[in-house]
Amino acid sequence: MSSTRTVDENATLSRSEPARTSDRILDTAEELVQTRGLNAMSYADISERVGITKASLHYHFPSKADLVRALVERYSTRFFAVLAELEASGADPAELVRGYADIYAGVLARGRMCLCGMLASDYATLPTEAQDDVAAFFARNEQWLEGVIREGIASGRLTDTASPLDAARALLAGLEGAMLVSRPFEGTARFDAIAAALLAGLGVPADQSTTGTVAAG
Amino acid sequence: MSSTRTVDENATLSRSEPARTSDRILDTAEELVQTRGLNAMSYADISERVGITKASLHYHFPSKADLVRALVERYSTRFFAVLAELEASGADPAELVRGYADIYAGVLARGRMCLCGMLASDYATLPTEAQDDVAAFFARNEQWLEGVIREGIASGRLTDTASPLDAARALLAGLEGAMLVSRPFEGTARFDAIAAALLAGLGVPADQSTTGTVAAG
DNA sequence: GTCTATACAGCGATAGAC
DNA sequence: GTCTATCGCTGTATAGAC
Repeated sequence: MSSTRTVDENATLSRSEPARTSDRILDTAEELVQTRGLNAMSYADISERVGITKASLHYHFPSKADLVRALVERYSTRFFAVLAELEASGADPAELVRGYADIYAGVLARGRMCLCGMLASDYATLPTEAQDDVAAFFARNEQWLEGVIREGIASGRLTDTASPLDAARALLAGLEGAMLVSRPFEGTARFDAIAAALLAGLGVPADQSTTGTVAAG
Repeated sequence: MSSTRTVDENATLSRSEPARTSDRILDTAEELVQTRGLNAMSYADISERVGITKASLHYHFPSKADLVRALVERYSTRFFAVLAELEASGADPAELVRGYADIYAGVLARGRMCLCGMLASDYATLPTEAQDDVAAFFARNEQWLEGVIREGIASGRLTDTASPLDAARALLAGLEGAMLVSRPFEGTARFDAIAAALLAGLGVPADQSTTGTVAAG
């Protein structure tokens, strides 16, 4: 819809190169965390799927704390790269917030929860550095959304609101919560309805195309 | 504010009775799950805090699956008892949705996540029956909210919206998500701002009193 | 209903050969 | 960079005495 490139696993590698082992490990760990949670994922699970021994995993990521940190950093980097791309596409503010919501829809469509949303639920058990990274991920998302909403209001394309920052926070919370409460139910209908209701509150009309064209893992 | 009784642990017991062991186990397990997550909680953790051995815990709840089921059932029962009480207080629809949001605020003020929100993040690792109970918890919440919103619209006390059910779902998702993304940050300011923004969307003005008078665990 | 003792699988992690 | 082998610990769960 708005973004021209599909951002997915290994998006940073050129197509023909074989994926580096550390990337395949991260891909697998990421999927496991997004679907089952950090504390339900083990080195044995990753080992099985990647096809190397647990000992080899420890060569790439000595401790689980190292692995989680790498996971959040890569996810965060990719996520904001997608946002930058969205912004560079020249879409207007209404399209930007819709594109933003579509990123979440794409993640849920693959049966996953947002990585940082999932880690937020495990927050108390996270290594300190990962805690900071997760908090920073949310704060940065809010700032990005706040800017978009501010611009939308200024140009008369979004509904005026007392606090653009609070509107941004409500949208982020709404989308993360929508993923959380929708996964127990079949399909993405519940999420789509919630996203539409949240966007409608900002003055963004419903999207007529199919959702989830942009995937950010 | 709206509710007259504070609903908390052991609310079902008369004051002078000593808490039954199984209840103390559930209280402890509930706190651990709400703060750390199901897969970060062990029988050893509970044993330590309750002051009985792991073997004794297994007498009351033979398997962890039994314990989770009991946890969700008790939480659900209490939660809807509080909603019934709220409703019986004769508050108008705007006060009801504000009271609803205050329940969540009270949980967060104690440093906890909604039990079912937390379990939703661990959904894939839950025993089947607990999965169903968690899904039912959300569905029932949405239905309750939908009814309140419908009534509020009919009586002109809430902003009219195309789909009261979708508005209810967006509010539930927004509040669950607000708890999720607010816990990494100090205090309840973030949650309060989000809750206010969500309520404002329904036409419920900001609450001037302090939040979190009703606690539902 | 609680205890001691124990079984046994799984966990994250390390040593050292190749 | 990957392997085999193993360590020490923790996980859930059970047997049987009191």
